[in-house]
Amino acid sequence: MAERVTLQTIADRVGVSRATVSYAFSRPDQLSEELRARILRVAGELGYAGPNPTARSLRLGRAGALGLIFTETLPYAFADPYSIGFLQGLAVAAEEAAVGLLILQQPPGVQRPEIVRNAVVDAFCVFSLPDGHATLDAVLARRLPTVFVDEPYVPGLPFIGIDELAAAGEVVRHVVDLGHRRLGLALVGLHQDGRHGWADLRRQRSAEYEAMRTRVEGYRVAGEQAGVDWASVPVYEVAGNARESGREAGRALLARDPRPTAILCNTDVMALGVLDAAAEAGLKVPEDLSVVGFSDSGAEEADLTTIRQPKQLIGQTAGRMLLSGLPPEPERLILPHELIVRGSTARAPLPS
Amino acid sequence: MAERVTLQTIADRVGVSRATVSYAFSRPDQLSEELRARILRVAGELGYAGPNPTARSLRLGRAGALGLIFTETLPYAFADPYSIGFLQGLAVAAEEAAVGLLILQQPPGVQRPEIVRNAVVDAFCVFSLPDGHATLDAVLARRLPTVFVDEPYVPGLPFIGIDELAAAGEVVRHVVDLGHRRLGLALVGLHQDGRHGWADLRRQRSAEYEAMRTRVEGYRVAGEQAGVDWASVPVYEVAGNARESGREAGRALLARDPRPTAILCNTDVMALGVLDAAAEAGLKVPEDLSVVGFSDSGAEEADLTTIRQPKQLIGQTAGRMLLSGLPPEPERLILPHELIVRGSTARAPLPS
DNA sequence: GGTTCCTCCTTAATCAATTAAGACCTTAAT
DNA sequence: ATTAAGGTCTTAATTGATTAAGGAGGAACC
Repeated sequence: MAERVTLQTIADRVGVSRATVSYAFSRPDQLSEELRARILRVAGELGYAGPNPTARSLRLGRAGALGLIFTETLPYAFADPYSIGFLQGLAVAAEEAAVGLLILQQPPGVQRPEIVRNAVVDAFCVFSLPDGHATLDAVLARRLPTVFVDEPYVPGLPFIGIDELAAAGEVVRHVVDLGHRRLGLALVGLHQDGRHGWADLRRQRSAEYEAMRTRVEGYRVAGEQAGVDWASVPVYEVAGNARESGREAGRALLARDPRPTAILCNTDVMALGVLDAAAEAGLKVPEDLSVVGFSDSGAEEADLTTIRQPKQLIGQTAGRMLLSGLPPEPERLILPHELIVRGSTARAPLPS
Repeated sequence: MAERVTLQTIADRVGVSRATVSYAFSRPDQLSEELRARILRVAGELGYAGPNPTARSLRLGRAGALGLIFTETLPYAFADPYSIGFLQGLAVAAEEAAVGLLILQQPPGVQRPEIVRNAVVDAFCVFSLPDGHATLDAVLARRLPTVFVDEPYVPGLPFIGIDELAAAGEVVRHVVDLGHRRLGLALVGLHQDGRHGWADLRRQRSAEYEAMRTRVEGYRVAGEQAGVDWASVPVYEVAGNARESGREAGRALLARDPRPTAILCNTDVMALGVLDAAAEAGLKVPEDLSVVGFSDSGAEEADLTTIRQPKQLIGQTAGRMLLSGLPPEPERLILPHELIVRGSTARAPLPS
C-alpha cells in the first residue's frame, strides 16, 4: 500500500531538507523549536517509524549488539546451569553498555557459517567451541573483537577460562587425601559423536572439547602422582549434560567389581545423576560413596562437593572486554576457581 | 593503519567493477571461474572480512534477527525456569529460520527506549510487559511484526498466552474439592515497587502484571463460587521469583491463626519456598498442608501439583508466527494448559 | 556603514553493499 | 552472411540514514 516512509518523505512533505529532519530526531539544538515540532507532527501523521536502525548502523559504523556464539542448540544450552550463569554475566556487561545480545546458534551437524557472516554485531564472544569447528574460521574472518570462553585456547587470541588442569588436580587430591584409591569417572561432552559407554585412554585423550580434555588430563596426572593406576580407572562417557545421563553413568560405574569408592564428574548435573544411581543401588553418600561435581551450578542444594567456576564473572569479564572500546588483550586470562567441600565426600569406607 | 577494505578496494586492485566482486561472493555463476578465483585470492590477501552485514541488511531490507524484549534484567529472567522454557521454544523457531535472537533488556527503573529504537531486527517478541510500560509505545512505533507473550493483551495486537482465569479456577476447585476451605496465597510479581508483605484486595486488583492479576482474579472468582470468603483469605506478596521469597511468604502464611490448610502459589519457584517453610514449621505435605504451584517448571522433582503451561510451545509458536513472513494474526491465541495433580495436594486435615 | 556573530537551515559527501539492465564479444544455428 | 544465443562484465540506481562545511539573514557592536 503506502510506500515506505523515510526521512526524505517527511522532508518533502514539510518542505525542508532531509538533513533538517534528521536533526529534528537526533540534535534538537540544531533547529528552531517550532520547525522541529512541525517535523515531528508530520512524522507522526505519516506513521514514520523513526530513523532506520540499519541505515544508522551503517552510517555510524556500530551495530549496537554483541554476538554470542553457541555451538549447541539453545534448548540444550539453556538446560545447563553453567551456560545460564555465564549468559547472566555476559548480559550484565551488555546492559551496562546498552547494547543487545545477539544469540547465534551453530547447531551441531549442520554448518551454518552464513549465520556468523551475516551477524550485525560489533564483537563476538565464542562459547565453548569444539576443536576443528568451522565456526572458528568464520568468526576470525570477520576481524571483529573476539573473545573465546572456556575453549578452545588459540595462542594469540583473547581467551577467558579457568585453570582446568589445576582444578581437576585439586579434586583428585581431595578424594585421595580422604583415602580413596578406587576412582571412577562420569564424563559428559568429550566428543561430538553422541556415544555413550566406556572411554579408554585413547578416547579420553582424543576428546574434542579442549576444556573437558584438559579436565580429564588433570584428573589423570594428579591420580598418577598419587599412585593411582590410571589405566584401571573406569571412565564412562555420555553425550548430553542431563541428570538422566549421569544416572546412566553412575549405574555403569557402580556395577563394576571392584566398585569405585569415589566418582568424579565433570559437571554438577552429571553428579546429581550419579547421586540418583547411588540411591537406587542403596548406597549412602558419603558413607559408602563419595561424589564430586564440577562448576558449582545447582550443587549447593544437593550438598555436593564441587569446583566453583566463576561463571558469572567469566561472562561479565568477557562482555566488558569486548564492549570497552579497546581491542581485547590477546592473552589467556585465567580466573580463579575454588574447591568447595560439602557433604558428598568423606573418608573412604574401609575395605570390606 | 590500513584503511577499510570494502568491495571497492578489491575491485580497484583487481581492475574490475564493484559489481563483479559482489557477484564473486554471492553469485558464482555470474562470472568466470578464473576471475572469481583471482578476486577471492586478492580479497584474502587484503584481509577482506566479507560483505559487510550491515550494508547487506540495508540493501536487502532484512536484519536476520528476531528481537526479544525482556523487561527484567537477564540475570533475573534467566533465574526463572519458565522464562528459560519460553526462550528455548523461541530459539527453536529462530534456528529453523536461520536468524539470530537479539535479546533486548529493558531493565526496570531506567527507561531505555533507544534500545528498542535502535535494534536491528525484523520482528519483535515482547515477553511479559507490565501495564503502562514505556516500551509498549517504543515497540509499536517501530511498526514491525510484533507478538506479545503472556501480557499485556492489547486488543487488535497479536497475543499468545494461556487462559489464566480458567487455570487459576481449576487450581481452586481442585483444593476445594479436596475439602480445603482455609486458603492462603503466596504471590510474586504483582507490582514493580518491590514490596513484600500482605496484599489487600485493592492491591490485588491493582497488580501491574496483567497475567498475574488475572490469575489472582481467577483464584478469587472460583473461591467465591465455592463459598470461600475471599476478604479473609491471606495474600502475601513478594517481589522476586526466588525460592527464598517463597519461604518468606510461606512462613508468614503458616504463622497465621487459623493456619491455612492449602497454599496456592503463582509460580513453582514460590511453591518450592513454601515447601521449605512447611518443613521448617514441622508440617507434613500433603498431610498437614497442601501446596500448589503454577507453570510446571521444576515442579516434577518436588512432586508438586501445578498448572502446566506449554512454555516451549508458546515460545515456538511466537517465533514461527513472526518468522513465517506473513504478518502475525492480530488475535488472542490461547494455548492449552493442564492441571497436573501430584503429591503436594491431598484431602484437607480434619479440624483439630 | 561595516564587521562580527549567531541562528537556522541546506548542500553534498559518505557509509558498503545488491542487482536489473545493458554492452560487448564469441560461438552456433539458419 | 545474418541472426540468435550465451557468457562475462559494467553501468548506475538504490537502500536510509549522518554530519561537516557553508550560506542566508538578522541582530549587535564599534
